[in-house]
Amino acid sequence: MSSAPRPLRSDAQRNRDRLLAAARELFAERGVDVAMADIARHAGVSNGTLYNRFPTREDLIEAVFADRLEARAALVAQALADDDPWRGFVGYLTAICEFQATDRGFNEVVARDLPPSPAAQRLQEERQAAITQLMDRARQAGALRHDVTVEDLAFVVCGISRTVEITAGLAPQVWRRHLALLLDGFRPEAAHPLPEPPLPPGLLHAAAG
Amino acid sequence: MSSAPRPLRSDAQRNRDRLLAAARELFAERGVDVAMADIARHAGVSNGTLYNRFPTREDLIEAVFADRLEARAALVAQALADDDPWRGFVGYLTAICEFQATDRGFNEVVARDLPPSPAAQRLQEERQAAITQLMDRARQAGALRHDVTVEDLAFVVCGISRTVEITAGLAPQVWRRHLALLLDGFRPEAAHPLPEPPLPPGLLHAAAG
DNA sequence: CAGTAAGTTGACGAGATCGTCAACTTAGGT
DNA sequence: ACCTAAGTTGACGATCTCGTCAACTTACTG
Repeated sequence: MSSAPRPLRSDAQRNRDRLLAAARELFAERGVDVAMADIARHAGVSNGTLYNRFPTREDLIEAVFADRLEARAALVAQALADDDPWRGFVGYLTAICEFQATDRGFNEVVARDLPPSPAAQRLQEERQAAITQLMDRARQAGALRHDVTVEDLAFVVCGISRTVEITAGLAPQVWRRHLALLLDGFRPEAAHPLPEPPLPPGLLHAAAG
Repeated sequence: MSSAPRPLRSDAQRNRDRLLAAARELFAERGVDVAMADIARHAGVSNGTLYNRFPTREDLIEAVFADRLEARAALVAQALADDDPWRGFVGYLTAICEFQATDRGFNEVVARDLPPSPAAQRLQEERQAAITQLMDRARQAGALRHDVTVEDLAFVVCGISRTVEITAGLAPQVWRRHLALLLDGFRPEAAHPLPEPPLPPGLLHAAAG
């Protein structure tokens, strides 16, 4: 049933690694729209080899950010390990935003919110479940307002995304202020009725927490 | 001192109007990166005429959105006319966000935050002064937390900008929920110390409220 | 009604980026 | 040692968009 993924020849593997490293670097620095030729050149490899390993730009993007997306799962676990529910919640969101703030490509990827690969799909759902748990815990501790859902975390990701984009070169840390303001809006003391229902589950993908 | 702006020939004026109308429409629909040729075609005019009237894309963008930017000034006045300071404040921000939500091009323009034209510069400063007044009033009424500044409104514009961008096709009204959450963070009941100083004045242009 | 400056046209060249391909090279097994 | 399939190369054609220009047309003035 499963395809037999015969291992790459040693030089091919080396080139693949170089391409990934080059892409990671250029994506982080200049965003995911850099010219493919630049990536190949930066990897010390020809144009054709790049297309040979990664037929489309999306293949390359997916390969580059796979580990980053996995890392997010680890972050939730770490947040759940925190004694203080609110601190855990805030810590998780801060960590995610730090990813966005330090990697332009990653910021663009979560902002674009493309449908996830079937592989990432499951990981995604697991993470969402864990986040729900994280939020429930904070809610029960009286630290989180009752009318927000996991889907509302997309607003955090979206909002910080743009702020980082604009202020990255001028005031690289102000996004923390934006985040703090937004988080104060998640507290029960501030809760006023919300005008719209939350986003239906599954409408957003990468951006959803 | 002032250059003598001799009036355009009648047909030239007509073509100019058509170009502006076409650009307004296509910008709103597809964003400010539409092909110049598309705009010309949509206006029923040749490529050369377009470049004749508007040598650069920026010239065209500026001409198209000049009135929109003026309209924002009117909005502040309207907000100040409201008896309830908080309602006025919220109404103003909501109105601005509605601009962004209904016009993709406008949303992109405020998000790009290019340095304003010298003409818009003064208008900008006047508006900022009026907004400061609007915020002071709300603060004195005990409706707005004390540690936020005009510059913090950029977070509203930025945040909603991205949310609108992503959700426009799926849930065109959810940005109101995002805005409501963010605004609850502006209330004094929720106020917790902010981690970063506000943006220095003048760093951001269009996005700053 | 005619002359002229203002305006319009659409084809064109420059420049960028993409993805492909036929020829060439090399790793790794026998 | 040698053969073959896997891998690499870099030039190339296709596509797209921009901004220009020389030739043509037209509105307005006297």
